Amino acid sequence: MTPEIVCVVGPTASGKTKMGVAIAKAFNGEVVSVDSMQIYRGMTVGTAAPTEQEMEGVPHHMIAVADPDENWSVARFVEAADTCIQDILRRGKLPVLVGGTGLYLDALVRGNAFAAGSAGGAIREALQKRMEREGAEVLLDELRAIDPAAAEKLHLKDEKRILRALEVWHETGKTITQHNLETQTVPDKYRAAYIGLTFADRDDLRARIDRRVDVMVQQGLLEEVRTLLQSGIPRTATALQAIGYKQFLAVEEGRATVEEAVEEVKLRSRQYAKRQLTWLRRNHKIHWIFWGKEPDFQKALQNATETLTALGLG
RNA sequence: GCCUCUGUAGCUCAGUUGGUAGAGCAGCGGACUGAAAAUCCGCGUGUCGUUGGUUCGACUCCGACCGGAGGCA
Repeated sequence: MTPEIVCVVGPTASGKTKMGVAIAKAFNGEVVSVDSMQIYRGMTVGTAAPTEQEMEGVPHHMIAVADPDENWSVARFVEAADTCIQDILRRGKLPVLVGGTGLYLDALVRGNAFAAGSAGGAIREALQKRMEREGAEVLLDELRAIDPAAAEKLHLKDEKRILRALEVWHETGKTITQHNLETQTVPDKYRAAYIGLTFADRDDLRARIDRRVDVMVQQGLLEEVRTLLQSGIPRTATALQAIGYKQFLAVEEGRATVEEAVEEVKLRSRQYAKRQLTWLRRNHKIHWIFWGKEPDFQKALQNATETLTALGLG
């Protein structure tokens, strides 16, 4: 079965953008960015979103499509991104999903339907207040009464998920366990081929991340944060939780020096990359390409191209 | 040169009257179904500077040496 879409995955700073463009060019495709932060406008530098030049004329979707004060979510992203995929397919081209947000990508490929409820919703707000007043234990006990399986899996400190589990119950009358079971049994929406990029030696990835953060600062990450703040977005906006933005917000507020922020951004990026790898590791469909100390892009592209051709693409 | 302080995990440090050591951060592993660049969980990885000695037994006490900080000259 020939894949309908290609996914280029890997930790941050592993070269996904460049590979995605090259694959799109080789297979008559268009790029769909699958990144929870590149969707926001005015965050090009800090999210390493592809520039006009890096796109090399290949159409890109899902980049800078939201205002930074909009607080998107998985569900909203999947809805919008899937529309793009459908449109690309309809035009007879190959969707090339490029991104580091594992949950978003999986949800997109699987065609996940998310249960109702969202941040800012009345039920969530109410639960959040109760969490603050009554504590997590009360809510976890409550969850245990209606959905013991979910309560069993959640740690007392995982307040976010306790809230969500209760929210799903109150919104839909179904337990989150039941909802998850139902979505798990649905077959994937798309046949996907996966190309994974990473470094054979984690230290090399780290060096690459460090270098990239330095470049971001040179390119004006601090100015980008200032512009965002001047546009009047709330400091609690989801967009400002992005690595880089959060730390340079602290600089703006006088809580940290630029040097401290740079180190923190490098650290958080490194830890983020590790979490991305953990997420990706369980996907055994990924065809991994390992960079050496000096990445050989042509060789990697050839590897990817051959792999995709063997699967029937092209 | 002399005196004082100091040397314990990758880093900062704790270590009780001698019984081969533990915190935070880093790191590593994991989870993840409407905040996911978020959130949460688990794991100590060590010739206790070196070398002699005292002792049944030394990270703990004593000596010497090496490294670091400060003081007096």
